[in-house]
Amino acid sequence: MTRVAGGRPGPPMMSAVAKKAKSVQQERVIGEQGERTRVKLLEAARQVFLERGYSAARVDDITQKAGTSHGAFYLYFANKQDVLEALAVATADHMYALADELEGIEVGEAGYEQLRAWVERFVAEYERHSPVINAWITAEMEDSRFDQLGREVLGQFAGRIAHAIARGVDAGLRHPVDPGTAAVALVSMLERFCYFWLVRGGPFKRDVVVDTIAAIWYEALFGQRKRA
Amino acid sequence: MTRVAGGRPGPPMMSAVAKKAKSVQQERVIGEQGERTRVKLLEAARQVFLERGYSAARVDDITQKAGTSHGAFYLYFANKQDVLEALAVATADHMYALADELEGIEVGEAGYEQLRAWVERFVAEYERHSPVINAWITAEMEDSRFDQLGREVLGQFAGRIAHAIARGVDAGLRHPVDPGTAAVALVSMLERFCYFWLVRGGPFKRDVVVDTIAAIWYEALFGQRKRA
Amino acid sequence: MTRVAGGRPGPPMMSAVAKKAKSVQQERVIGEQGERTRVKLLEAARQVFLERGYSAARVDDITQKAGTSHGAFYLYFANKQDVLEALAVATADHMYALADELEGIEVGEAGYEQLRAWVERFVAEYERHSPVINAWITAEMEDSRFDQLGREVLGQFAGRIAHAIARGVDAGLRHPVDPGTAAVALVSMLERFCYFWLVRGGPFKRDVVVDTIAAIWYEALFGQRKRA
Amino acid sequence: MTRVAGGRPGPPMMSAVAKKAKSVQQERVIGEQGERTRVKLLEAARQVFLERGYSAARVDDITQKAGTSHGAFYLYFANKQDVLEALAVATADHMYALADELEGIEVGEAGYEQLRAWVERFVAEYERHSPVINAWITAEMEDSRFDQLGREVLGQFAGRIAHAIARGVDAGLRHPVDPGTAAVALVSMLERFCYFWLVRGGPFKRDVVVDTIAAIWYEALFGQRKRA
DNA sequence: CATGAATGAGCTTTCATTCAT
DNA sequence: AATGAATGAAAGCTCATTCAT
Repeated sequence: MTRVAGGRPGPPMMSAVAKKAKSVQQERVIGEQGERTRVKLLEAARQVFLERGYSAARVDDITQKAGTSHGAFYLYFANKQDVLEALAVATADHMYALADELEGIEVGEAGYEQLRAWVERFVAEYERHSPVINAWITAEMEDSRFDQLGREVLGQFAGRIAHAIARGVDAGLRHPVDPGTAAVALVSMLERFCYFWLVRGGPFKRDVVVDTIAAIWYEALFGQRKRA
Repeated sequence: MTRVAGGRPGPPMMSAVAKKAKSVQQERVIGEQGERTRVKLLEAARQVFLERGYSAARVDDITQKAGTSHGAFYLYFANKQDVLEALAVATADHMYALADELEGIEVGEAGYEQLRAWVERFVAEYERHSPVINAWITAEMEDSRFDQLGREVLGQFAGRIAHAIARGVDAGLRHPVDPGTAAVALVSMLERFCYFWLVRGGPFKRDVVVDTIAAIWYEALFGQRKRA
Repeated sequence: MTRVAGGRPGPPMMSAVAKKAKSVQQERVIGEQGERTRVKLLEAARQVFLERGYSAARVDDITQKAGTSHGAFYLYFANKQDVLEALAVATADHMYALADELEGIEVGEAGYEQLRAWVERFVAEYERHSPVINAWITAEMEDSRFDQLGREVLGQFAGRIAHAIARGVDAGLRHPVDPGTAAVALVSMLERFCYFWLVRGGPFKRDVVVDTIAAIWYEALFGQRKRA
Repeated sequence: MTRVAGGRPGPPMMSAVAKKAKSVQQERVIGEQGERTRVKLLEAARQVFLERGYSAARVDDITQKAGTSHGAFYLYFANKQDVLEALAVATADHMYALADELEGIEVGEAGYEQLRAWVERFVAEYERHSPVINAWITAEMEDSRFDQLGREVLGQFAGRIAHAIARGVDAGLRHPVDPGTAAVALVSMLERFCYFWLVRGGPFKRDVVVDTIAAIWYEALFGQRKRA
């Protein structure tokens, strides 16, 4: 299962919006030192979004944490949204890769183990990217470009899962499950649980979490259910 | 199933925080006209939170929508957080009531129908309260008092569900499921799905949603599974 | 000769642009006290534009001179351009009135005296409005809405004058004069001379100025000249 | 009529102000490549002043148009005023030369043709130098050194013209004209007309313009008029 | 009770200028 | 000579909150 089949659907790396935002300060060429500063700022932004949330984050918090001057920020980003977009696009790419790995999970004990491993991977990724994901979700409400990106990612996940569900056994089922709907529900569960757990700090044990979620997913994917 | 068993756990109706916020402006006695204005402001706030999100909402947006003067706002609320708290507390009460109704759901086709009906109720409540819920979630990140309230509500839900799961059949199970964890996972799913669907506007049909979610819940509550 | 025939050509009092700029802070209703503050700000702006020039003028200079807070400015104007526009529109109206008075000047000694009186009036108006006129001219370069307004005013003047020239004797002329071109040239002269004199502070005596300019205008309007 | 009689009046080629500005960066010796870069920057500045006006022009615009690095600018100029001064001084020299050519224009048809030719030359020069002239006029308001230079140039022009007027016929005059005042008025007309026409883009035909202005000048210089 | 004017802190963004390489 | 990264001082603008009427 390579990343060939999936990957980011729409446009390439840098969105049109960010490009336009940049056009005020004309297109700068970034050298080596510049790149280092840019990365420092990105990391700082990630941190600050985690600590204060997206809307409460001030550009000053970011530059301070990055140890640069205030002005430096605007050398590399048009504004707060722009940093977030850079982070979000990178995160989205990880998510697409993750979604691709869902393909090919099968019924049976081996399938369960695959699923379990996948959930584990998701949790790990979520943990790394949670500041971005949450900033992103917050921003979705205020900025339509993030909304779009969010829909793309969700769609990508849901598509893969729905596919898996549809392939599931469909004889002697007990209750009706719609693949598309169930797919979004499962992703919702995963995302939100990780949020309550890893961001908000719920009292859960990693193993138990992974097993429980994998089990619920497994049932939804391959469990006995009524014909819709 | 009355509200006796459950209900708001900790402190009584009006939280300490709100009291304090109020005490800045010395305890005003609100007459009949005043009460009407207060309600107009609350409704307006709910609307504005829906349209612009909590952080982007300005006091001015609220008073404008309410048709009052800017100053009037501060006659009834200490600040934006204070309005949200008033709304959130009301919403929380509905949620507690909802959680109570979960008690007593049983295995079998009748149980499935009960569950289905409950999910339907949840969806309806979410629809009514989504502006508040989302504002609340946003605010949790920036204000610990909402964090606390959120934990209480989530705990209340999860407790009920965990209880139901624990009573479920526990012979011949296939995969391990931890009641406490599963409970939070299921609530997460419900909340988040409703968000993507009702707030963000996903393309789902109400019947299908309710059936699908009820089915997943049913499996998680009563499905065949291994001892944890 | 009343103002009926002339007056502002295009749209009424407040331009579409200013309206749009205002729409952020939603349409406020201004009471009596507000109106007073607004006027204080307008007067202060006029002063500051005179002292520092339009581009160098900061909003803070204006509020300081007006004795208000920084924020008050934005209660009444969207930005610096907006104040200038308010001033410019008022000035433009005076200019239209002035242009109207040009109509009906005739050949002969009486006509010369009319012309002389008119120039005197123009000088007086220029003196009163010079801060605005100069800010306006500066702004034309950076903002097309002022460019438009400027063209309207210039056109209005030039039209009246060209009309007068065209009616002038056209027999036995010495040199070719195109009415439209000459009109703009004469207005240019008047405007610019007043600038060098009243704004820059040239060493001229009022009587002499008025006589000299009136004489040049008179020659251009009614002087002997060749058929074009 | 050589440039001997006229030429720049006061101090020699490089003004005291520019010297001082330069002395911040210790007197650098500029080689051949350096000279080329300096010229590129000057040309670029001229362009940018034309396109955006003086106050809105940023150093970055200039270096970008010149194709140099941002830092290079400060190798050759102390700041924006400094570039403008370099351009303005060069322009002023052209203007002095132009003023010199006014000397010796006589009454009669031949004189008119001389005048016409001179106006044509003025227009051509204005066209070439308009970016500088306008930047200069803008800067006069904010920087007294340009004010001084401006007075010098205007004085030079006006002096020549006043001289010519004074020599004009002074018998049987119709209206009073003061030579000094008229001179400034005529220059004002010329400058401002060219501005409205060539910078702002008025709808005039070159031939007509030259004829009309020459005619008005001619009348003012040699026309019938009353003793002052 | 209600109003709307006034305030000023807080953030954002821009750009001239300096400096290390 | 040239480069482009970094800096920080201005401005600009917004909005929660207070106050006089």
